Amino acid sequence: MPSKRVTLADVAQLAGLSTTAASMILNGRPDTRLSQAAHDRVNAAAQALGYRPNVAARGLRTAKTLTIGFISDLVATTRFASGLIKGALEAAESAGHVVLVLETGGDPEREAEAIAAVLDRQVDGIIFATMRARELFVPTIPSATSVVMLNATNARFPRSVLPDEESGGRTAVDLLVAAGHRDGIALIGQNDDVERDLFRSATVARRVAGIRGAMAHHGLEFLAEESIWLWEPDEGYTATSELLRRHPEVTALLCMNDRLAFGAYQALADAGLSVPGDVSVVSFDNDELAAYLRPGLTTIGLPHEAMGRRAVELLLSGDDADQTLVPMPTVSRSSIAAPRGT
Amino acid sequence: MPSKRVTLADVAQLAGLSTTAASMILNGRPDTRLSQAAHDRVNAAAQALGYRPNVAARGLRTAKTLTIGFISDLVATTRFASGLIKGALEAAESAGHVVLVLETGGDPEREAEAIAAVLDRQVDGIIFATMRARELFVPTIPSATSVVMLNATNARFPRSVLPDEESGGRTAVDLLVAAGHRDGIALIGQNDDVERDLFRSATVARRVAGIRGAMAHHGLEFLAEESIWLWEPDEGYTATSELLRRHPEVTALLCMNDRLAFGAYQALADAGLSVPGDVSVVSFDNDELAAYLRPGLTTIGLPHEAMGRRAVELLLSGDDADQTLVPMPTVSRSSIAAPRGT
DNA sequence: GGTGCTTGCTAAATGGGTTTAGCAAGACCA
DNA sequence: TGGTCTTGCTAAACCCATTTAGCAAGCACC
Repeated sequence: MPSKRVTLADVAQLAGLSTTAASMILNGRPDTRLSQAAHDRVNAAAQALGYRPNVAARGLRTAKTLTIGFISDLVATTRFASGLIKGALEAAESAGHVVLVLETGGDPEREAEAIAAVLDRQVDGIIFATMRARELFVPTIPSATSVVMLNATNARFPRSVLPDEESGGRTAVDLLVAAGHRDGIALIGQNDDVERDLFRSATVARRVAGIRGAMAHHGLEFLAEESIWLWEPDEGYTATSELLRRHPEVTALLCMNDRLAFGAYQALADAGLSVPGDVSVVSFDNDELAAYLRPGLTTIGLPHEAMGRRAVELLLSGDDADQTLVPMPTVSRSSIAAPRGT
Repeated sequence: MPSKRVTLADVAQLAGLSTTAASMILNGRPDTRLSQAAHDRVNAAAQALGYRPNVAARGLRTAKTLTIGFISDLVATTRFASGLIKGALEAAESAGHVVLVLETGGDPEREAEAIAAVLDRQVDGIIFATMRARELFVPTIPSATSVVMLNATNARFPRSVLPDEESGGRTAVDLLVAAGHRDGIALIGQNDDVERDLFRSATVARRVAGIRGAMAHHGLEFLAEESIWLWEPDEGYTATSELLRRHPEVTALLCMNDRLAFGAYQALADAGLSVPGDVSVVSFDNDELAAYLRPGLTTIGLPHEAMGRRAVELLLSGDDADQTLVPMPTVSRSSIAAPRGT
């Protein structure tokens, strides 16, 4: 086992040339006047020794480390983040980069420390990912360092990648309307009269805007709107049960996320109603859950991986497109049908 | 904005000392004979300038980068990995380290490339995580680099962290037996007569061993064993429906994972049976799913985060405990009760 | 024979730190 | 007075690459 790493000096020595020559040849510098023979000898030597440059050493000189810092508030807690990371990892890999992943839990102190930690390691750029768009406290970052906000925004860093919630919202409504639903649609999870929340923030606001825009465009109004603070199955169950009591004529449920829809499924089953025969359901996120439900839940997916990929591409490309909106895919399963009696 | 980073030379200059002195003082070298005054001046200068050492530069000399490579076959595809990563991130953070996360998709070529990539960056150690224990192809790694296998094993690297599946398996059986179940227990997902699989591998084999050991210990036999190749809800649904037809006297279901249990719930509901009134259910993994089900599913959890943490601790501690088994937590919800008529 | 231009290559500086070897001044000792 | 220690500090080498500046040889040309 070769316990010592092969260095450029080793390559140069084997090729009978200086490290300068070896460096220039291996980096393919164009204007050099080194002979073809020199090129051949160096390449052969590098090949023979299995030479790989020490990135840290190179970075010291070039200030390029082929490394990206990915700082997020939550990694595993939500299913959201891992998709972002996966996408980022893929894009980074195809660009020959590598990703330093840090988690801060949203704590400003840990955030500051995380930024310092990646800066200490000379990363080429930083991606800040959050679960909810918010003004992230970001300590002074050398202006040379490029930054992309992922599923987040920040006044100082205009480059950001977000899901195209508005058209996602429109699509959900369009799906129901196309199936023939008009006056029997209920919204589960949102009621503008009641809610003014910061927590759900920018992206959810856009989702709602898309939904309302599409309803208005079709000249429709919701049969009912159930405000729900916490978008979890239990809450979806309760709200839907309540809704069914008050509005048995409902024909379709537009749920703000899949977990609410899961609760709605249970409430519908308890009420002896079938999906989609009696009631159609559509929701958002494309949680793992959505595929497990019977019948499969049609949902407007959050394009996590695509967003992660896009963020890295943006970071490395260096062009400064302000906001990138990534389209939300429609995942069609079997939870939408024409309303009864049509 | 200070566009240039503060270097050790800056600190030394401000303190009126050499970089040597500054370095020694900031690193708290014990045997040095520098005066108290010198210590004070350097510390004050470092503080005033907000000095942080360049890790890459330091690593060049010391071969320590405070960075760990985390190479896994799958990051986002399974819910498994993100817990491992989160745990690893936490433990790394408290040890002042940072984690380079790479994904290989299980492709040997990408694996080799990933290893090279982290080695190029002089990581202090590497954690290999896989979803299924297997012999991982690992190209020559400098013997100095320490390696820990996470949820995996490898002949060349004895240090590994695994869930304690065997006692987890025992616990699941004990839970049912303690509730009073004896002859009405069915196993969903596994049948030794039928299965000899490599894919599910070592850890699942241990889970099964624990289950069978506990059954034998209590002098019991399964009412039935449903072999299932793919542990997904649909398959669980089918197998359970089938089981109910053949063995209506079943009192408890021991499912190999939560997704199977989810399918079983649906089959039980379709058959008009209630959980846990008519049939008790227990399973493994503590999927996010398990909390959403009604009633909540009692399950033996996979201790992802603890495993990730343990792997990092092992890596950094340097002691060579062979295999670390991390206990699987019992997550008690409401799916187990005494059998009917007791 | 001197000047200038290529061609082919290398010495040395650089990046930011750590570490080894050793210097200078004062104290102690005989 | 000279030798040895101790104290307090620094010069310089080193880690591994990149990059700048420039050398030496060969050739052309007047």
